[in-house]
Amino acid sequence: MPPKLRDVAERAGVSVKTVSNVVNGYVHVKDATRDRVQRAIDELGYRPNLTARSLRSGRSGVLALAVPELDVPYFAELARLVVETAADRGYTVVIDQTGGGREQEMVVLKGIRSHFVDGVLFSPLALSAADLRARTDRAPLVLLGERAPRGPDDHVGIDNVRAARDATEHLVAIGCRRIAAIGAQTGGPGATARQRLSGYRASLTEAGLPYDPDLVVPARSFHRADGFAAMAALLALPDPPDGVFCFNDPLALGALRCLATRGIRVPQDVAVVGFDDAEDGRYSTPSLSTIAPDKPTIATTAVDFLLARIDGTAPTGPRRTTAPHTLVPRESTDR
Amino acid sequence: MPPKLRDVAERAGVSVKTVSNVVNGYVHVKDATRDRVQRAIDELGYRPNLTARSLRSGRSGVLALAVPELDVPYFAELARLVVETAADRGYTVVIDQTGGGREQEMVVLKGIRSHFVDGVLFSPLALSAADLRARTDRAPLVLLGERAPRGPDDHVGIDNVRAARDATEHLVAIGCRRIAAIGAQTGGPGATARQRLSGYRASLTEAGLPYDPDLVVPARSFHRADGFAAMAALLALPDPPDGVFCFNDPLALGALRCLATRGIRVPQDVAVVGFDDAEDGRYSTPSLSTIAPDKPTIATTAVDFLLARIDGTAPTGPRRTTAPHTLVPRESTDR
DNA sequence: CTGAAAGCGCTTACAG
DNA sequence: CTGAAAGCGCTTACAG
Repeated sequence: MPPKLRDVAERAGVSVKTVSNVVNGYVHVKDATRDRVQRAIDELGYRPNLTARSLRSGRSGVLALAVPELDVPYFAELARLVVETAADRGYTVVIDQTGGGREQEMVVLKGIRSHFVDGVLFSPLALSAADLRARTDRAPLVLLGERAPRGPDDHVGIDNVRAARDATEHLVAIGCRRIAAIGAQTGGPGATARQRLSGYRASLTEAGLPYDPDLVVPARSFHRADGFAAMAALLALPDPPDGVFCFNDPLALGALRCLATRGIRVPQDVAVVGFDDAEDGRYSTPSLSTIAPDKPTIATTAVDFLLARIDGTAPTGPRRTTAPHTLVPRESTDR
Repeated sequence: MPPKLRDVAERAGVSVKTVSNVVNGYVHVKDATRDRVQRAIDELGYRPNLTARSLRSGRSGVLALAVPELDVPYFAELARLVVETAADRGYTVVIDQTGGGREQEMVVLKGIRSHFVDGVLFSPLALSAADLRARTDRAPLVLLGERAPRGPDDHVGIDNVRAARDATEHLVAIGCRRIAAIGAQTGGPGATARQRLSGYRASLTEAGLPYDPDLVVPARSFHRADGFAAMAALLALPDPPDGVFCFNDPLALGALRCLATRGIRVPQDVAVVGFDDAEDGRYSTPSLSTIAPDKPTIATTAVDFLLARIDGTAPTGPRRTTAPHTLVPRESTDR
């Protein structure tokens, strides 16, 4: 049996309350008492039982982070940053992989684990605004990624429409005239993809370029294999594109690979822009131009929003932050 | 206040014990009683308080996975597989990032959170065998990755020496005669790097090739940037290599990028092999030959070892498994 | 098959 | 500044 508060109290000759005060850094303890208690703690190797503390105090010191997939670079980086930020604030993070499906995401929303965590950071892919509004679980929640219009929850994201315009405008600026988009998701929610698509269209309009539905290729998921397949479909067109905007970096890296296998030169024949600024794209050949969301800001803001909800120091209404993004031009559009 | 067992019991007109029996799927409950209880649960929206359950039962249903970094592809994939496997078995996973430093790893070893998790899956980078043996925390532990010779703990890994030989032999087989190694870590523990280095040397000896210390480049960490820098150093040699074995895929992708920027052809001028079979290497240009550890087997075995320890169904002594690996030849050695 | 009661290890008013 | 006691919401022998 590991030692408990009571054992420490007996050894130090004080009450459990005093030990508890020492353990929790309560200030009004005489130095002599504190020393005596601390010595007993050290001698016994006492460590507080976090479960009991949590049951009694109603706080676990654990946050949940729910993301679609850990091995999509963007989510892996986000997870790292969230875990680091939370650790700075004295919190542990439980990671939940939803797979991006609605069913799994509803499980998160219903708070199956909410008795156990103090709050939830959630990056949903398939949920609708109605799903979010219908939530009954009362654990504090902060949404990442998609913009939930008029949703009831705190939210941290970027301006996807603006970012997609920036990416497309960049292709226009270097002389592309037939610009394709890879990653559209029309059926279902997929707010992110929809916003990026609408930014793409806005940019075409602005540039006086026609919108050609043939150049918009949907993707089931956002992996390299999907980007490869989409690029292959575009190349099979009678009039293939001279520029491609991919809705994330893995799609773009898959597209690059497809172009390489066909012997098509990037950026001379086809220019490519991705989205997310994954480390991969900095070392690919050619290196990948991309939209870089400010991930540290996203992670820090989200964690701090959540902790403020948990502490009750947050304002009543939902808080929303749009983190900045930047276009990072690299070789894949260098012409 | 969320409803508790007692509220459900009152509503259903039974004792809390009976509700508990229903909630926990205990079989000897009359169907009529079960239905009545279930209805009360549904009406109240009752969900068990996991913290209380855990305090009472001594089980939390939570496993910890401690890895150096989530955004190293190998660990991200491993994390995904571990989380999936654990979920299958009814467990949640807390992820701990150690950064790979000894201090942080000692924190894991000391079990700061062990009151809170049922067991720990740990992939250490900096710990020595002595550190491991000195551990006093009694939470079940399964080690991943390094081989801890005669350690007291369960362990799941691959044969790093053999795998490194396979990689190097492959380079020999395609005609390389000056083969470099990137990723050596001489000072400190770094068992993995040491094993891969020793496999590399064994293979050279076997092939009758001289060992040239100039061709062995250390790497502080195992990221693309390190691979890039190491390759640059190799190219500055008076007699640069014609083949490179990198101790992981990010190192190899960094090396590829360096070669591309110098206009050196891969595999014609320099052939490159990596290690881990990250998805990145399947879509790089050229695609990356690599050693593919059987990651699903590693994750499944590790989780099952741990659960057996937790259940007490494991044998007394340490269990060790060496998961298979395969060499995957791709364009970077296709000549 | 079901009930009454103790207790997991803490924290927190309440006293003093 | 410190102590005695209640209670967080469960599970689990112990009875019946």
